[in-house]
Amino acid sequence: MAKRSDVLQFAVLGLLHETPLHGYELRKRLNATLGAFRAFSYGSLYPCLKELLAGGFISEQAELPVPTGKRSRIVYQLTAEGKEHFATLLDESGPSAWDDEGFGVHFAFFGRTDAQTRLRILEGRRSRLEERVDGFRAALTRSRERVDSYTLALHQHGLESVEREVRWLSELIDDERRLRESTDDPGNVPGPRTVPGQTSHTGTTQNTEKEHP
Amino acid sequence: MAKRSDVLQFAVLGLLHETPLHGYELRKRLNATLGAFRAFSYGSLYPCLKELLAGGFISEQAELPVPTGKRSRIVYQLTAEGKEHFATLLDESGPSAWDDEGFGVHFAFFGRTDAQTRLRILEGRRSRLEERVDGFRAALTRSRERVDSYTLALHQHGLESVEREVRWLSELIDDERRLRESTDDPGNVPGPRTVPGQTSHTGTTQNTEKEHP
DNA sequence: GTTAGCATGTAAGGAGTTACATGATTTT
DNA sequence: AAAATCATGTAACTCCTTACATGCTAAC
Repeated sequence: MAKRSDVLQFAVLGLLHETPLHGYELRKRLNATLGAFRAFSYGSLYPCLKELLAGGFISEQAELPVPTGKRSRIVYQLTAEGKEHFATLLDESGPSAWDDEGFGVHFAFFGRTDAQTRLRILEGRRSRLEERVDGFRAALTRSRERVDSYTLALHQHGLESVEREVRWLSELIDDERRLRESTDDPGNVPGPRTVPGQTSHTGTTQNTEKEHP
Repeated sequence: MAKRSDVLQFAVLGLLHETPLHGYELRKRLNATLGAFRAFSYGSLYPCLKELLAGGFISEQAELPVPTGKRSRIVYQLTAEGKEHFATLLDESGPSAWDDEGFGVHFAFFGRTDAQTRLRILEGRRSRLEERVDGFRAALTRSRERVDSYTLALHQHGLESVEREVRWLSELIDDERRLRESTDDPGNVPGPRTVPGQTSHTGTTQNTEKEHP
């Protein structure tokens, strides 16, 4: 019943779904997969693993044939309940999957997400961003002439950024719809060859990190 | 010596530099000016005001001619030390002005920032983002074929987003240089008519808010 | 008459980072 | 021999949000 983040828990379950991993490697993949919009440190990862362990979603297992010397690593893997829980999280298409963080993680695991859920998430995300666009536009017209040109530039920049993201989502949505029409079975995980949409995204992170700077 | 945020303190000082304001109005302007990349609640604003007060950077003054009924408001204004401190903060062009948050606030007050500092901040920000681009590209070529198409799309999207921002900054930098060449005096606050650059920006916030939802 | 906005605050707590502690091993 | 990387953790601390407490006015 612990609360720790959701995003982190979700991501960890998702990565462990592919293959068992130990903490250190997990963190690297975490920041590689979600790196674009989120970074985590050990200070949050290890406690999170403990909670997932306590919740029975993952199990630990000391790696016996220690590779070559090195500190003995603890490998984590999903339990049956863990898989179930992850599947449940994948099916979520509500507001939690539409906000900045939630959308990122959900999208990262779209490869394992049901086609209908994908569409719902993409549409939810888009309408959320459209609200944002409206807000921006209103603020822009309201402030006209009242703010200096730099502030104006910043606002315009922000507006265009969100507009781009809306366009990107629209392309993705179109792709999904086309995919649905051309497929007979009402689709689980078709694994499309190409996802053509290529435009702007949020990208607010502090990446490019060394291990211990 | 209190630490509270920097970003918030900076923004508050900047807004009070224009005109004295009370907390409620301050918060609205805060989220209008910086709204694109940051939002604050009263829970952080009021304590921040207290600290600035304790630090001697602002002074409070009960608004005597209470408008029409309503609760009596407390209007804050900059002290001499406050103005000095703000000027010092404006001159900062180090790493703290290059990261996502720092850059946002600094840019928002570019209208009052010295031309050379503006240039340094823009260039610092750009090179920081260029590092990010390199990291993204490296990660993309490394992972090729190893990740599914959705993850790939997400990463490409992120990469392009940062690339756009780099282009935007380059335009702004060119504008600043042109401005510097065409101006005789080695410039304080020329207040340019138009800042043409218009491309993508970060924009990671949860805006479009009602007061008490 | 009740919802929304104006107005100021506080307490509790969630989410995560930094810095530390520890130690082996590989690379420079 | 120093520095980086592998590897696991904890404690303290920062920063901010949510929810609460309070009460008034304007609009619907």
